[in-house]
Amino acid sequence: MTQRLVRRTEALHNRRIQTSSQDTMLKKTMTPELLELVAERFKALGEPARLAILNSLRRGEATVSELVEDTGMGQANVSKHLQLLYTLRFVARRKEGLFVYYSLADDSVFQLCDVMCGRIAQDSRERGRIVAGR
Amino acid sequence: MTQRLVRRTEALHNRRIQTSSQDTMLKKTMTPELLELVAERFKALGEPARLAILNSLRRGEATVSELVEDTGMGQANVSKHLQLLYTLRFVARRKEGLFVYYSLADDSVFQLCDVMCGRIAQDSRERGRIVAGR
DNA sequence: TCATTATATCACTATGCGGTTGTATAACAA
DNA sequence: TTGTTATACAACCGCATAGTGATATAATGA
Repeated sequence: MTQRLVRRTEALHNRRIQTSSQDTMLKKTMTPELLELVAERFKALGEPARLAILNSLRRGEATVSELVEDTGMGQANVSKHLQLLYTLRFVARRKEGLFVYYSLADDSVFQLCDVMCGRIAQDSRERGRIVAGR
Repeated sequence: MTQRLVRRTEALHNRRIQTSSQDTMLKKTMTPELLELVAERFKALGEPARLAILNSLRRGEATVSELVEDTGMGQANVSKHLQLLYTLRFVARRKEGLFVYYSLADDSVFQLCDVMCGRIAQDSRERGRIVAGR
């Protein structure tokens, strides 16, 4: 087990770059409970249907019906997804008469998607390089 | 449908804060295909077992056996998770004799976890406030 | 050659969950 | 009151996948 730390130190002295961010991370403790909470939230975003709803909400707040129309999904389905997104505070809601207006709770979702999109772009670039042979 | 944009404009003139980040986001197009790619990656992180592996790799590169020991999971299970993480380029690997050394491909995972942890902290703060009655 | 060790893969089970249908609830209108 | 509409919820089905045990592959040493 200490073997790993030895290898890591060696790596630091070699060419492989270890970012300073990773070093700060090294200090943080990730308990199994926290991992569970984090995973729960990633899982919520790991579903195209829910990303589609969040994406639709970028245009502003919307009723369930509007989201049903936007996404082409069934009403019960959209409603269920919204419950989960609301429970995890990805969206906020207000009721007005018969309608319930949903909106994005904050923009952290897009910080997350930005990072992911960056990864995807980077991947395709690297794979393109491989295909190109250099 | 234009109703939503009207409501959004009204919201901008009211108290609800719309971040500038969200406005820039408004321009980006999220095709269903891209949503699928993003969701696939979020889904990969939406599993405590895989987060545990990534978390373990923060201490430096490790062999499969070491990760099995670290996480307490079965060998076949760890190996399978590593395949997925490697396919999506969350981890890198190099082979040396009988051993395969896995390491973090980059630190974007922790950017992502940071945002999520921030959300969790914020949530518990807000819920605490509610419990505290103010 | 054969044995051993580390990793990957296959086959299987069980569980979780996305989607759908039908229904309940709530708010409003007549 | 009754009817209508928007949303939430319950029950169900089917599929994806996490985990496990057995086996295959590959590298090393005797």
